[in-house]
Amino acid sequence: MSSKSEPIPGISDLFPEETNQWQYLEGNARDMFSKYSIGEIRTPIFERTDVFLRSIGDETDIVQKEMYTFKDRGDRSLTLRPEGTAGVLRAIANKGLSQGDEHRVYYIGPMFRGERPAAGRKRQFHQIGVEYVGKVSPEIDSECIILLLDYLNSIDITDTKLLINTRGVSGDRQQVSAAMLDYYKPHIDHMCEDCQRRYHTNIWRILDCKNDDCKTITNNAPSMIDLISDTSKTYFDSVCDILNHTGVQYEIDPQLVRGLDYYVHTVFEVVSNDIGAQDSIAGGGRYEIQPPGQKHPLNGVGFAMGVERLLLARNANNATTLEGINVDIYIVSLGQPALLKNFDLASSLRKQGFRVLMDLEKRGMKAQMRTANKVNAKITLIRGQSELDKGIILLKNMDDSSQINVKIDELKAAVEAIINRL
RNA sequence: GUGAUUGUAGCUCAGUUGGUUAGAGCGCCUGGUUGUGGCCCAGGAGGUCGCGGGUUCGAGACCCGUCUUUCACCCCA
Repeated sequence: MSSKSEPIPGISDLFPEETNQWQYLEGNARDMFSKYSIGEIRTPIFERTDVFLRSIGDETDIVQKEMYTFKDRGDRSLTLRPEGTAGVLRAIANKGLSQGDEHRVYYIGPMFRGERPAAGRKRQFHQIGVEYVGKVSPEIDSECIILLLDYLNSIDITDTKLLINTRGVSGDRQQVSAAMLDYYKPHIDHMCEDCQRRYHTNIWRILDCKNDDCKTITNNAPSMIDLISDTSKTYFDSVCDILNHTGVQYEIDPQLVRGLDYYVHTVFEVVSNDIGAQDSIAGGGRYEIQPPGQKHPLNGVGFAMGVERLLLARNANNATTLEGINVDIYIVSLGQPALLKNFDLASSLRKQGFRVLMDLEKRGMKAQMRTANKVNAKITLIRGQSELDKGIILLKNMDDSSQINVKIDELKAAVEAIINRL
């Protein structure tokens, strides 16, 4: 409820009903990635601030207004990671990657951005991401996209659209920017405040402005594909060819530029209509990042998916519901001697692989039975003094209410007979 | 950061033009005769009405502030 025990805004606690679903998404991701021979990397939650400044770009919104930055006791500026790629690349550069070699890794974990929370947007949110680092080719970009779709498919997220575009190589930047500045110059006074600012700070971002007037102007802007160099164009064409060949449905969105400066060549995004205003559930592209202290930039391609948004999309798609934590056997104890014996019984049943819950409160029979029913136990085992005396145990099938006496050494077979039938 | 919106029992919510001991449903606990669940019945526990000020004889209701929720903008996953 509303009080001091609430977490600060935009972050939330997850209880078993939810972690259950998270584990399903994460487990599927691990399985899928292993099929592509991609292993997990775990990098720190926080890094020196310049790790992010350098790679994400200091004109980006993330760097300008969304990072959680603080000083440590050594007066170093540190930042809670706002995304995964910069840290992963820093780690790979630090470990060393010999020329012509490639690292393929995935990561799963929390990211932090100081934004106002809304549907599908948290201040601590979680991403599952993949990076192919070290080599450059349209084939690699394509496999990366195929992997992403393969995964989404495996978790029943199918009602989505893949958008792709290219930003050309970094060498194209100058001429593209020049052409755009040229084009917008006569219009800029009629555009929104944000675009007027972007005109000077980051002209590319004008392309995905949502303002209607700006959109109209942008619609007639020279297309990225016409501005980039021939080699960039050929590269992008190859990506499209491979996607066509493999039957991947996509849409080229000339306005898709994405908000991080490190992207080059292919950029892509998977969007969904039914998760609120934040429609992007995954995004990524090819990048060129030079971590602090490195002489040369590293090339890679990758994507990140927002776990919270995947969940929204899954629920909107009426994906298969998941089983919660179930109880196979509930043990009812009547009297202290029986309770003591039942501790042993519970542990031996657990060793046999059953999910066992027992009453530890010495309550009345009725109360214990009510709990057995509430937790949806398949079987209830009842043992009190008279069962102890006779060396038996009562086994009740909660499904049909039938009840039998069994000897301890026949218990396993009797329990299995019921559980296997259900 | 801007705009709107929310805050009453564990949960979902009522609470009339400000007026006595703040309610319901669900959930929880205990019973409904010896040691047996679900349905039903009875009883019970549980609330500084987000927090702080103010107006008033009197405030859960009105005013101000603050925090929080949700949503949109911005931007991104």
